[in-house]
Amino acid sequence: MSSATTSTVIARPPRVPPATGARAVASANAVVRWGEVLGGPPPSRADCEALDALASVRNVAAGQPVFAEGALATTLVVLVCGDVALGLAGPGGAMRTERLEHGPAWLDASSAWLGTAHVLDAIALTPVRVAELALGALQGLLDERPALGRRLLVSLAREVRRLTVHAHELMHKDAPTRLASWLAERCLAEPGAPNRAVVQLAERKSDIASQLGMMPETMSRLMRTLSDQGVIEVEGYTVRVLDLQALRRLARA
Amino acid sequence: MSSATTSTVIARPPRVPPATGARAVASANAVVRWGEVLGGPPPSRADCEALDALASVRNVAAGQPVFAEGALATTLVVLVCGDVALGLAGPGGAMRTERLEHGPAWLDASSAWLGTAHVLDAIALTPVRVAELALGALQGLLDERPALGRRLLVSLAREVRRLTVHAHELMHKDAPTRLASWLAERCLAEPGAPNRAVVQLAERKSDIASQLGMMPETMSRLMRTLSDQGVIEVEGYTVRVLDLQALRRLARA
DNA sequence: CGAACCCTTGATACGCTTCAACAAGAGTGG
DNA sequence: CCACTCTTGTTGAAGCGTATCAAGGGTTCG
Repeated sequence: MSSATTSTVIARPPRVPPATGARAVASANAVVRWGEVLGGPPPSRADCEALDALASVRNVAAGQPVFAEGALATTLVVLVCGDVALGLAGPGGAMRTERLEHGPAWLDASSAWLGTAHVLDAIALTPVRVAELALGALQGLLDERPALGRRLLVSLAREVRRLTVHAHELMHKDAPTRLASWLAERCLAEPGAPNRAVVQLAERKSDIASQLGMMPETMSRLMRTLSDQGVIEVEGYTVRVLDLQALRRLARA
Repeated sequence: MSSATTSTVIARPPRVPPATGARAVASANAVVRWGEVLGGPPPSRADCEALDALASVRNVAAGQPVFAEGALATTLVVLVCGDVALGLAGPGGAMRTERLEHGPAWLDASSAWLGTAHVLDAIALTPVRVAELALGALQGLLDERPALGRRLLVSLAREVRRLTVHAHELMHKDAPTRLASWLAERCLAEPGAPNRAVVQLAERKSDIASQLGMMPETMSRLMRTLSDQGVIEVEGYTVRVLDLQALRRLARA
């Protein structure tokens, strides 16, 4: 219903928070890191080579679509490197981000199995490298290598759990709770101080708000409230958690 | 965090709308109908027998939990017959239904693959028969029968798509739109009248509201609004759609 | 410098929940 | 059979939470 445009530029790509440094190195690396895509224990070298043989790799410029909602999915899509926003593009070219993937990760591992169209639009935020696995060839590979099929099952199971929790939070948690939960989820524990932590925001705050199902204004106010309460301290894209216990308590309710 | 109670009765099971008739027959049938669980084309007879050999079947009385949030999942859980509510049980024994399965269907096909706990509580609404597939044995079976693994992949892919759409609607659609979308989704087309349809509610309205992420009062008001507009006509658990086109329009926005 | 982008803050509107009361139907026991 | 209870659905009034609209400041980039 919205896949009319072919491959036009979606205006200039949005500004992105400063990279964490390690990512520039990753971008230079051309091979697909299947271990990180599949998750769990590192796959065997033979499996990786078999997948590499199947994968058809292409580059997408920043601001360009990787795939569009409504387009028939014939391949499993992997993001090799770069950042991609998944969501539904409105008529004005505006994108409401529902998920943001970066580094090696699945972009759509499910639509192809159903033989249906993609449910979301995917737009590159940075220059991006994408690998695609044709469904037919992949099925043949899975017959030879059952271990790979199991890895794929686990990947989808992870996705199901993520989405189940997400849907639950959207239904039954209010905006402050969702934000606290989101922050608590990506706290990096500090060795010396068990009640403190740091969260580096790798995306624009408005994108985070979009993923949490709230307006950027609302999120800004909630961040202000949290820092007024002394729970966090915000400085640009760095959030210092001053009272991790309190944050977890807010995330629970 | 909430799996303290062992297997206590959750008070009396809630009242359920009148069955559609065909279901009583289904309950008498003891075998697992794998075709309906897996979806798509009917699986081979050999596959079905292999699954039956693996399945450990048990009965659960109405009102009793099938599994609990927080309990380690070691098996894939299939609902053979009966109705089960999936959601999160509050401290007061009250259940906020997030999904309601009936007839042959998966209850949880993902948690076991992750080796983690169930994310939701499952409580039988009617007398229920459940089949469980131990993960270890199933993996052995999948090595022998790759076709089964593919069927499982497709099942999980279907679940991913369902949840993706659901999360999208919760984020970006308001309550009237979600209700219209829900109704339009389960319209049975009437042969003679292309713009009319009938929806038989198989669940309590409050359960439908819960699945749509709104309060029962809100849903009641919205149903009233729709019938005031002449879009639908409500009589108990029967909803007659008088203007299918209008309903679809309301569901889109 | 101006332009574009992003975040923030304030004022206001509105959707939905909450609380409370009531009607209708189903099951129960005298 | 009727009185009684329990459950569900409906309706009303009030309040909270979040979206919306509008404006301003900080930063980056051409």
